[in-house]
Amino acid sequence: MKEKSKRQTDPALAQARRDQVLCAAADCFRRKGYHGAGMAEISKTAGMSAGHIYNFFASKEAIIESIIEQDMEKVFSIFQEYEDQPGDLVTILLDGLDYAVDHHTDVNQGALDLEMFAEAARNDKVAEQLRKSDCYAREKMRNLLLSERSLIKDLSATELESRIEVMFAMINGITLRKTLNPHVDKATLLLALRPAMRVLLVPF
Amino acid sequence: MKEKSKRQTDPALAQARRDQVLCAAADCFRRKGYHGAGMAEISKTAGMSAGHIYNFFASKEAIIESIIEQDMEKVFSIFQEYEDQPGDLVTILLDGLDYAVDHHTDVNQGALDLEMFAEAARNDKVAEQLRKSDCYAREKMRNLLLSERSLIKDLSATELESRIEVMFAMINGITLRKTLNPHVDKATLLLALRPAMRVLLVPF
Amino acid sequence: MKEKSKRQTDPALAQARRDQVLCAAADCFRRKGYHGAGMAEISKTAGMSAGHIYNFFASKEAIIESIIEQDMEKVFSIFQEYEDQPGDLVTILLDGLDYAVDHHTDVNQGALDLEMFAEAARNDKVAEQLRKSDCYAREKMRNLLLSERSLIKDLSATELESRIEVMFAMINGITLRKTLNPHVDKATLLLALRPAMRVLLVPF
Amino acid sequence: MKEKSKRQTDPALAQARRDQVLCAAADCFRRKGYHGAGMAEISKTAGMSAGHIYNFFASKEAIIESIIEQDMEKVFSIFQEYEDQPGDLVTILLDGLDYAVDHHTDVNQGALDLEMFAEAARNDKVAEQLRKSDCYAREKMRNLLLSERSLIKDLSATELESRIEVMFAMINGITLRKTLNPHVDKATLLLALRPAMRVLLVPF
DNA sequence: AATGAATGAGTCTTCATTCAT
DNA sequence: GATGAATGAAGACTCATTCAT
Repeated sequence: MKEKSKRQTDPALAQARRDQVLCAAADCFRRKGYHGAGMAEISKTAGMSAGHIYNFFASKEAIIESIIEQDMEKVFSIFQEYEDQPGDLVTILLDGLDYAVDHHTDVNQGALDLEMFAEAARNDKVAEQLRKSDCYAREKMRNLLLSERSLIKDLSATELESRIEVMFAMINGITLRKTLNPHVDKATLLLALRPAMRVLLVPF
Repeated sequence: MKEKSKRQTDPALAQARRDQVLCAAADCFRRKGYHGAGMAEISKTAGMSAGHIYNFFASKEAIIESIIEQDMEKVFSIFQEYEDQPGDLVTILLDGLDYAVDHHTDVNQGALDLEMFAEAARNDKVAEQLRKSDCYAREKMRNLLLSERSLIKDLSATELESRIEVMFAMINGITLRKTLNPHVDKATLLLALRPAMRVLLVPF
Repeated sequence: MKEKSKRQTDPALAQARRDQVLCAAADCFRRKGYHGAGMAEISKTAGMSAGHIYNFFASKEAIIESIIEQDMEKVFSIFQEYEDQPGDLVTILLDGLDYAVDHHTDVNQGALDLEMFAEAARNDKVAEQLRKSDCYAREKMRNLLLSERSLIKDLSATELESRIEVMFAMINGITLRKTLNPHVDKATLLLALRPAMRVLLVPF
Repeated sequence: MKEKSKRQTDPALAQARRDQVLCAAADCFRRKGYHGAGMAEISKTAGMSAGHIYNFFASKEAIIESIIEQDMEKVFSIFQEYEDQPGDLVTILLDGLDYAVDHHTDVNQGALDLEMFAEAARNDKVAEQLRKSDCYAREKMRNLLLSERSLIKDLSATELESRIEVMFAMINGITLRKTLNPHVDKATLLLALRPAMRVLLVPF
């Protein structure tokens, strides 16, 4: 038997604990906001003592930074998929909308995103992280739209930037829409979202 | 006899004081966020004692609610202008974009909006207010788009709703864009924003 | 009547409050030590809420610094008295021993001094303050011993420094003696202290 | 059969472990103070886990008590040396000053002593220990000064006590001097210390 | 009307100590 | 013996809110 549990210090366990905290914190932040959620509540949600959390994270701030980092990685992987996927770019991106709307209309994820944005407005480190992530995303998008298979690969830098900004504004805006109008559903959104997005992916 | 002074409870003065507080609070919230700004700072900015503020507002929460109410009224007046303005609707609305982008790229206003959104995620009363305001805005927009001078007045309710949601997403999304990419400027944004918006104002 | 109380903001009251805190803190530090005494206990002793103390002192550390400052001023005034007093220097200083022993055998004062010394070993700001005070005291002593009326005014700088150090060591050492042997009394101490001190005030 | 290992509870090893902890703790207390040094740091310095320390010491307090005990033993041995040494007592003791100043101007040792004194002010058990040690030291000194080879063997009990107190005050005071004036050096101190001490070892 | 002194509940964080392994 | 994960009771400090004046 290749059982090797009972190792005194199990690094996998530590990682699991860390994730527990991250999950619990995300959950609490969603419900109460970053400032509204106390370490006491987070620790209870995570199923461990408040003090123990500090074995994994230096501070409450470090927790939200870790959460943001996780999010960044998700964004990275999404763009990677776009790049790797063969076929017509317009189609790929418009199909991608489906997933994007799913993600941004997830009321839980949205609340967390909003929390991060609001925190960015007053916490420079968080702002920096978010901007780095966004910068990366814009760069990836730009590369995609400048590739051979793009219909707008000949656009001026400014025109391209503008389109990317508006595309991102639309996508991010959906998060706000879900907050302001929780009744709106994905299918309805896509009805107009797709044409609006398409117009940005082809020459005017 | 001494004139004018010592009149007890001058309602005009009271209103002026209230506005002072509202202004000061909005200013502080912009700079520090709702939780970051303390009553001490607000009172100093407002030029009155912390205790006195409680003669006008029941709590800190009541202050942000009042600020939101003010915002709502501004939104109302904007739609009123659209309604009253003669001429082609597409042109009116696209021209309106100019002002909207101005407003939403004002980094200070944006920070305040974000603060309100985040607060909505954890404060039901604030959420309710914001949603009511948004509901009203959507209704006004719907009426506008259903009026005789609209090119899409024959759209189905769902199609119309979808377009309104996406338009609003775009506009609100700009606030987030400004937070994530402070370098972006109004002119650049309008380059792609106008075509994307136009496509939503005419039949596909 | 020249009553002018009822002034809204009374600066004298504030000072009184500050002193209350200082007294209470000194008391608590004596009994429990700097780290052993909590703000809760200090505030209770001072007869005010813990939060209110922070209207007078930025931190717990600022409190002990203030206490040290008070002590420094007392030291200053003592040396001033020595300087101002006419007559034979040896007599003046030996008579001064009486007061010094009183002060240093006050078990309460001693405990506080010890607390400050210990804190100095780990808190640079406190150490700096204490050293500055000590440096001033040594300078004053040097001036006294170099004045015309001194019997050892012709000593070399090093010899003078040595004597001052030893005199101060004796005086400060009494604080420790009182801690280690609380039974020892002033009269007994003076029996040997005076001759030992005299030998340092005259040429060998 | 495997030799020597797995012997349960090797008392020599245990003692070595205990000493390790004592050394590490003394080191940490010197650098950070009793309250400033955490068990985590002590355990790391000692090269063992925090939990394991509790197999040797019931508490952090027990550690400092053990350290004090060690110190006491050192004091004992010093006095033993004085007793055993043949020759003139005044000479022996004045020569002993050399070592004493060395010890008390060791800035690290001094910090630890101060820490113990301060702790004594708030921890009765520590105070008791320190006093017991001091009492023993005074007794030894008294015996020395009452022995045949002493020049002051005919002094009254009170006079003798006084002299001992002042001698000890001087020696202990040096620790404080080093804290307040780190620049002072041994040679300079001895210049005045020796004559002051001598006067206490001979009839006035 | 207006002040600001005063409160105290609540915050994040630290750390001596315990215990399952 | 030995570990270090885990605890939880403090700790200093903040801040919205109240109230005597």
